[in-house]
Amino acid sequence: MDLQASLKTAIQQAIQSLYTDPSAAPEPGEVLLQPTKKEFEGTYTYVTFPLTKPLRLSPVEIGQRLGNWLVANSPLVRAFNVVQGFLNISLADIAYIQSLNALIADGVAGAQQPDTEATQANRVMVEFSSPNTNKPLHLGHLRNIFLGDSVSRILAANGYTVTKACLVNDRGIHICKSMLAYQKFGRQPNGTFETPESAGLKGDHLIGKYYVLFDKAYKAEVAELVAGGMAEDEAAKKAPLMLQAQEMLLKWEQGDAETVALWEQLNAWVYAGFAETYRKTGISFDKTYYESQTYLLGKDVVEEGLVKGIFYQKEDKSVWIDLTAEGLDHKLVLRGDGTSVYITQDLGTTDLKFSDFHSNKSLWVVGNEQDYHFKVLFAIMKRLGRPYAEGCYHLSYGMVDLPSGKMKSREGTVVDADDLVDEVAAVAAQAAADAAKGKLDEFSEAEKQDLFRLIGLGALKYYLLKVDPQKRMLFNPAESVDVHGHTGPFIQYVHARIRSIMRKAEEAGLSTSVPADEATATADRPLHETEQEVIVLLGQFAQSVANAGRDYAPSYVAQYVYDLAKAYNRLFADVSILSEPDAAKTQLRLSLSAVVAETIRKGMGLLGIEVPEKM
RNA sequence: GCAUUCGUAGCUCAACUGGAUAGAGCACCUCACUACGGAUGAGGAGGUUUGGGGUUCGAAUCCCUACGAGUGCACCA
Repeated sequence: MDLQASLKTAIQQAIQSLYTDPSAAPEPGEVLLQPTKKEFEGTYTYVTFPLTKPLRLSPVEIGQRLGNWLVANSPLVRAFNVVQGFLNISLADIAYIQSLNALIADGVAGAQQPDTEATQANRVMVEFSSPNTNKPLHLGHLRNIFLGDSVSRILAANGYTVTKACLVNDRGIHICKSMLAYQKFGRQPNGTFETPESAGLKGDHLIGKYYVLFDKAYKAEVAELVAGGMAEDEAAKKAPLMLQAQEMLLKWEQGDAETVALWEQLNAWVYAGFAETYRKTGISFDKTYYESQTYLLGKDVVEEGLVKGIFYQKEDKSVWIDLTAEGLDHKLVLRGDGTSVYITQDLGTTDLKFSDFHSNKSLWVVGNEQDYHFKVLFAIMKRLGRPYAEGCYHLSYGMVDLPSGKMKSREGTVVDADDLVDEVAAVAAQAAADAAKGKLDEFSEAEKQDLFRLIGLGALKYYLLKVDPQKRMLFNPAESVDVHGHTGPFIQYVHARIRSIMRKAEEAGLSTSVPADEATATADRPLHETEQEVIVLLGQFAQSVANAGRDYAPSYVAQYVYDLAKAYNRLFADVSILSEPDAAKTQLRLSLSAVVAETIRKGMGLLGIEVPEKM
């Protein structure tokens, strides 16, 4: 049992001793502890105010009695003080040592090991990325992807079997636009059509180029029509390029061989481009759904809803659902001509996803502009009596803004994902040139490039993940690649620093993972304050991971790992490890350091960030 | 207009979900063991938590309200 849990049990027993009817006392799980504020003496604080009513005692009186009971009865508690309703508890060194030893015995810093049987029963699908195949990935996608990837890892660490899924938006009018532009403008002077090879572009960038070309040419057409006296909205509908794109969509839906062949060719290039971006950023998926294969689904769900009387039909045959009871509106679920709308597809794909993997939970990592859509989707699923409806969750996140304002693809202000990843690696290389001194001398050029990418990605991922997903965030290019302060590279650096000491210790024949001798916890050999602090933090890792899983919040883990790294750096400045004369202290600090390094590695791993041995 | 999310130091973000004198980083100013890895550590300055009410032992957090910002309110996806 970890330190906090043991202490809570002790406090609960103390509380029980104050009750005449012990069964009326709170459960150990209800005992809330908080870290003692710096300006007070103590490690943990228990707030006594809530007990004043049932016990009919003053907060101070309760604190005094609890404190006395704990000092008398719990070997964990060395001393206490009471300030108003706050009982500040000072732990005995033996408590820290036992806590550390428990972590060492666990193999590593206590993120719970998934129990296989439960894991099988806890299946969750996390859908993220969900790109369109008409343009390359950009900064907004990166926030989405890193979030989805990290949440997947965090859920896995909490005992879930996770399926990472991607739903590719590979069809529709916008895809036809880039296809049309390619057909019209893609022919080179030598008569052949442009390819990624001939253009020297990644496939997704090549297609993105044609999507932009379409938009330009289309706008020119609209302007011309308007100049000829047509109203703007009419011109937007009647521009030849738009009509041709619609015609192309119709052909695609009819399975026209030539159109389908073009579509397949262009999409194949885009997928190759995406694959490259995913590879560079360390992202993978277990399952990919293609909208071209799912967009017709959902009509039978609409039929089912009609039969059950959950949906209703208007005179024009369109199908609706009345969600006013849920505080939502009337929502169209099928057009009058029998064709699907966005939500029709999602009704179908949601069923499909659950039947494919028998998940009991499903997450959609999708931007907050679709909050309403998902409220409606989940409400419908509930009305339809889907048993999994309760397990549906929209992990909503805010937009990423630039210092210059919003990203607008039409205005060319989007930050391209590939460019960004290359750039952060370049900046990391520069930082290494400034700071790494001779540490990387024995690295080959390829190893260096890998390291710089690892650090650059560490900076970028950490920068995007440390912020609460719900909030829109500002992307400051200079800060995103910073290696100082509250950043990924700072944490990576602490890891490299510890590993360096570990190597030296091993060369000197010292072990780095033996439990500390409990006998060393004596009054004449007190633990240093920062040692206590680091041990307390280590004990909170598992809870932090659990909370992050509960709230789907990688930012908790990001904050935790930073706090740990920072506390360790303080320890490092305060005490000596290898040059400490007391061998028992050296041993304790080595073991402590090893657990810290491992916890940092694990924690960063949950963010999808690797940590280096040297940097 | 209706719905919804957000508003915390000059800037970017925290605050264990209602607890003490609201914490970090960046930027600015000091300082540090001849550096077990200085991509470091310590300190200073910086706040009426957008304004105003309310709930209670106690509010950045919950409720109401005003203001400001984002997003959604298509038979687009």
